[in-house]
Amino acid sequence: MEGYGHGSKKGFWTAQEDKVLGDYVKKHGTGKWNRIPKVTGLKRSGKSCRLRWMNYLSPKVKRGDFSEEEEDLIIRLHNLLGNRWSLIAGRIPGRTDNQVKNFWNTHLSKKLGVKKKKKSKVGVPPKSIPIVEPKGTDQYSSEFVGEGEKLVHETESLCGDLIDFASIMHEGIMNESAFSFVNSNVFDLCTPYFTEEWFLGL
DNA sequence: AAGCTTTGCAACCGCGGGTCC
DNA sequence: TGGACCCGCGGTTGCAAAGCT
Repeated sequence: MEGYGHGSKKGFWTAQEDKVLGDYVKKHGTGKWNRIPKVTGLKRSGKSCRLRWMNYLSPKVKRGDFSEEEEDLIIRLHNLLGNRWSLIAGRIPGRTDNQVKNFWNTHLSKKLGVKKKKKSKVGVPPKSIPIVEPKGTDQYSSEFVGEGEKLVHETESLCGDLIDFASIMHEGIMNESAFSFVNSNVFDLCTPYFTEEWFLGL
């Protein structure tokens, strides 16, 4: 199995090491992390280099405290997905799975009184998922039939700020536009009906 | 002021899955 | 087809800083 290897330095990264890694990625891009120690002479495993870049050095990474909106989103997503930090982080721009995991373990789990449990994968699945089928062939039709029709119309009538809900239901997958909900109540309403498969785009 | 405890977070570890040869 | 390599995930650890006595 892959490990950090013998002879690799461990512990906190120095500014010099960060610079070497940053220069390498600027020049060669990401990927092939195991080549980095060989090419640059860094006394770090490829795995450690990857982690350092992904969680800290990448310009995409947002530093600083989590906003209330981010916190709220994490709680909802965790309720739905469980400890699938990378999936949760993927829905929060600029945040890494490690950041989300740490934030949950140090702040939210205490705040919500959640006890740690082993191998939590998915939150409580919905008891039944309504069948929602588009009425016509138009991709962005807002007409639906089946058990889910009521849900769609109730949701639409209740929330004037629902964006692109029809296309989500039509495609049957959770995509970026699903988080265009301005009013978080919409998310509350919809969450029980989004399955794991939807999130994974299956 | 000093020592102890708690907290927060960066980094490590073990594992599984995907790809390539 | 299976072994080596690479990547990414989730759980855990270790350490510095902050808080408390």
